[in-house]
Amino acid sequence: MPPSSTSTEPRKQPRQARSHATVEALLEATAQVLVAHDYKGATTARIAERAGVSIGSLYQYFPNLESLVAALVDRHAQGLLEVMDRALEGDDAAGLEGGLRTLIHAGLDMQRLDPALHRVLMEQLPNVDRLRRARDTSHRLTGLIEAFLCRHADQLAPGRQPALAAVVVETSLEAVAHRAVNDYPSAAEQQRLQDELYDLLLNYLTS
Amino acid sequence: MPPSSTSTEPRKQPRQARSHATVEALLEATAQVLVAHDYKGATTARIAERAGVSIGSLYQYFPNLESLVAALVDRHAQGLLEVMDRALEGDDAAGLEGGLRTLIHAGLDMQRLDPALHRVLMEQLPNVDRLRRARDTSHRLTGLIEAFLCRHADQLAPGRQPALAAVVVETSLEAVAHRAVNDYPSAAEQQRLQDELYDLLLNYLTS
DNA sequence: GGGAAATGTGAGGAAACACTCGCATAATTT
DNA sequence: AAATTATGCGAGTGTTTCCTCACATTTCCC
Repeated sequence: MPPSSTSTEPRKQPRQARSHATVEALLEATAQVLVAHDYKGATTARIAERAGVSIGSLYQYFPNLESLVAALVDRHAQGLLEVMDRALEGDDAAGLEGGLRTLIHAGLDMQRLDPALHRVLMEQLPNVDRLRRARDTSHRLTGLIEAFLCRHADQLAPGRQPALAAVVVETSLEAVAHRAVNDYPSAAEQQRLQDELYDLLLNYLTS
Repeated sequence: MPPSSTSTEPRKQPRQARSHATVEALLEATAQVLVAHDYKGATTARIAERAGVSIGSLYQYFPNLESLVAALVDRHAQGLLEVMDRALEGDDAAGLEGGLRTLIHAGLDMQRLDPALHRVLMEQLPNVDRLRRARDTSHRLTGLIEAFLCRHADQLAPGRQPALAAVVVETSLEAVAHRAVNDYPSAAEQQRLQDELYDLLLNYLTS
C-alpha cells in the first residue's frame, strides 16, 4: 500500500453524460462493496470491477479510495437529513405529541433508507477528519430536534432545557431506531418498539 | 495479503510465566495500536513491535491477526459485564429508583473503562462471525437489565413488559452514556446527562 | 549438567494493495 | 472531417501485509 494522497477533493468534474454514469456507478458499487466486504475489504479493484469500470476510470474522478468513500458518506448523510427535514416541516400545528410521532417515524425511516450501508458507514469508517466531519450528521440532527423542541417549549416540563433534551432525544431515538430496524425484522416488533419510543420520549419531555 | 486462516482459536497454550507475559504484552499492544491506528492500520508488524516481541512469537499463540483482536474483544467484554454485574448485585433492597441510579452509574462506568478502545472495538470491527458473537455484550446486558426489571416488577407501570422495556433501557442507556463520555469531557456535563438519563428512564418505567 | 520441551527470532515468500501512465476510443467543436 | 477535448482502459510499479519456517535461546526436569 503506497502512500495515498491526502486530498479528498474530486480530481475532475464529469462533463458528459457518460462520465456522470461512471461516477454514479462507482458510488453505487462502493456502497455495495462496503456492505458485502466491510470497510477493510473495500478495495479499488473490487469497486471498479463491481462498477463495470476500469481502475483507471476510478482515479479519473477520485484522487484516492478514501475520497470515494467520503463522497458516498456525504451523499448518504444528505439523504438522511432530507428525510428528517421533510418530516418536520410544517408539522408544528400538530403540537408536541403529534410532532414527536412524526419525529420518531422519521427516525425509523432514516434507518430504513439503506440499513446495511448505514451500519457500515456509521460503524466502520476510520477516524479520518474528512470522514468524521461528514459523519456527524448526528450533531446536525440534534440541531433540528432542538429547534423542534423550542417550537413547543410551552408544552415541555418546567425543568427541561431544549439543548440538553435534544441531545438525549436524538441519541436515544437514533439508538433505539437502529436496534429496531437491525435486530427486529418483523414489522410488528418494530411497531411495538416505536410505541415504546413514544412513551419514553413523551414522558421524559413532559415529565 | 495471502489467505488468512479462518480459525480464531488460540494456537497453543502458554505454559510458562514468560509466555504468559508475551501473550499479555500482545493483547495490550493490540489495544494500543487499535486506538492509535484504527482497525485498518492495526498490522501484525506494528503490534509485535509495540509489544516488544517478534512477529514469530505473535503467531505462536494466535493463528492470525483476527484471532488476536477477537481475544481482546472477549477480554474487554468480560470487563464490561463485570462492571455491570458488580453494580447490580445485592442492590435489590434499594428499590427501583435506587437500582436505576446504580444501573445508570454503571452504564457510565462501562464507557469509562477504556473509552478510546471501547470506541474502536464497538465501531470498527468487521462483521466476521467470531467478532460479532463477542460483540453482542449488548444482548447479555439486556438480559441483566431484564432480570433487574423483573425483580422490581411491582413498581413498573401497568403496561410495561420487562423484556421489551429492557431493550429500550439498555439501548438508550448505552447510547447516551457513550455520547456523554465521548462528546462531553467535563465532569459537570456528564453529571447533567446522567441526571437526564435518570429522568428519561424512570419516567418511562413508571409512566 | 544434560536432554527435552517450551519459547523466541526475523528474514523472506507470496499475495494483495493503492495508484500511475501511456495509449485507445468516443464525443464535441470548428 | 479534422482537430480538440473528454473519457476509458489495464498492465505494471513499488509498497505493504500476513504469515511460515529453520534455527537460536531459555526454562524445566531428572
